[in-house]
Amino acid sequence: MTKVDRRVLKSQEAIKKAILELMAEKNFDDITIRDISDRANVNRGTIYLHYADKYDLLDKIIEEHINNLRELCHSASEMTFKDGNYVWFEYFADNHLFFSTMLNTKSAAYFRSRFLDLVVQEYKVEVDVTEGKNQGLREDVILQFFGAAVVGTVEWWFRNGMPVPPRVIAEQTGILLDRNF
Amino acid sequence: MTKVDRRVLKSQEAIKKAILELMAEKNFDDITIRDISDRANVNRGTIYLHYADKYDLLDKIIEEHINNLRELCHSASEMTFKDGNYVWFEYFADNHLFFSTMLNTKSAAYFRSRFLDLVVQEYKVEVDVTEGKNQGLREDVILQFFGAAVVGTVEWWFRNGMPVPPRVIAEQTGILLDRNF
DNA sequence: CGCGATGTGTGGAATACTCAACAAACCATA
DNA sequence: TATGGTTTGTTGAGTATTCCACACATCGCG
Repeated sequence: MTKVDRRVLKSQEAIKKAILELMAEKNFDDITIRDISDRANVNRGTIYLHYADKYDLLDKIIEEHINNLRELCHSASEMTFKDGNYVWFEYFADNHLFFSTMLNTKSAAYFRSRFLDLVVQEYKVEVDVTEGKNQGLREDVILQFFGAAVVGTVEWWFRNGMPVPPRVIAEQTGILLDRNF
Repeated sequence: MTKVDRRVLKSQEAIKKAILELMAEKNFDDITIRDISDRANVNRGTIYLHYADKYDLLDKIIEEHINNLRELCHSASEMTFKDGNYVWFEYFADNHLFFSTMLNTKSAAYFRSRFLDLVVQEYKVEVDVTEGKNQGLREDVILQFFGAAVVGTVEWWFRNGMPVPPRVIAEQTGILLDRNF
């Protein structure tokens, strides 16, 4: 983890913020590189210094958030669902520009599936079908079921402008998960 | 007016914003160059590329705003006081970070006097003591009187968090000035 | 007094960014 | 089909910024 030059951090931050803002305003296909560089107040060439094209740019942004979420998951692995969820929803709220545009724009199905994959993957260690309340059920069914539930809830939360504070929604989804795992 | 490199604009903007924010938080004497560079997210050395020290930095900021105000004055020279004031108060509102910290912090007496000088100077062409309602009065008295009135009103406006929209305060001070010049 | 800790101003080498220009691809319209 | 306008991705030279290091000043404290 070698130190990254402050200039690249600032440039990349500006560029990422710019494309997310633009995606909230118009269709991804209609966004040009110049749009992004103008919004980010950066030379057009600077974007190509860091990203191959706008698709690569979006990919990298998604990748970064998925990784951060996974990281949060693991650092909170010994928490209850309630507290673990809280960490996630706080992250959602901190990065609401990303998540709300990603989950509102219909062209972002790719992120939705990446997100679902992550949830399923991280829940896998939690579910036990050999004993307890889920004995006899299929693991993959349970995972898809509650994975979709969580992702859908997050979607709803952003589509409606985060009508409930993170603390509350984390608690309630935590209760529902604890009850079933 | 040759094109200025986008990088210097961004750096200077960040630096100026940083020092004003810090002045709103603590005493000017307690602000270090590192404080400013941290807040502005620029290297400490970058500040020295543009300014000799923090005093020079503040001077340059003041100078810039005084010049902008003077410019606004002249481009609006044929307006009534009401409309001319509106242009000013809009500029105040756009740059409220600067003006409110400059007029609130007690250490900024220097700006206040620069500001007053500007007002007096710009009003000089408006006042006429050879005829009309001000016949027989001393020009310098009138100028100081209404100069102080305007500056004081602006101070009050910022000290109270701009309780009135620019349009309104511009109108009312405009009426008071029109009545007396 | 001595002495860390902190702030200041300057220097040089590395490098990220800017700017302007270019050819190629694309796309709408005549 | 031709054509003008726009976007794209790349290049090269110039420059602003970064980063690190240094010497020096200041200051509170034992």
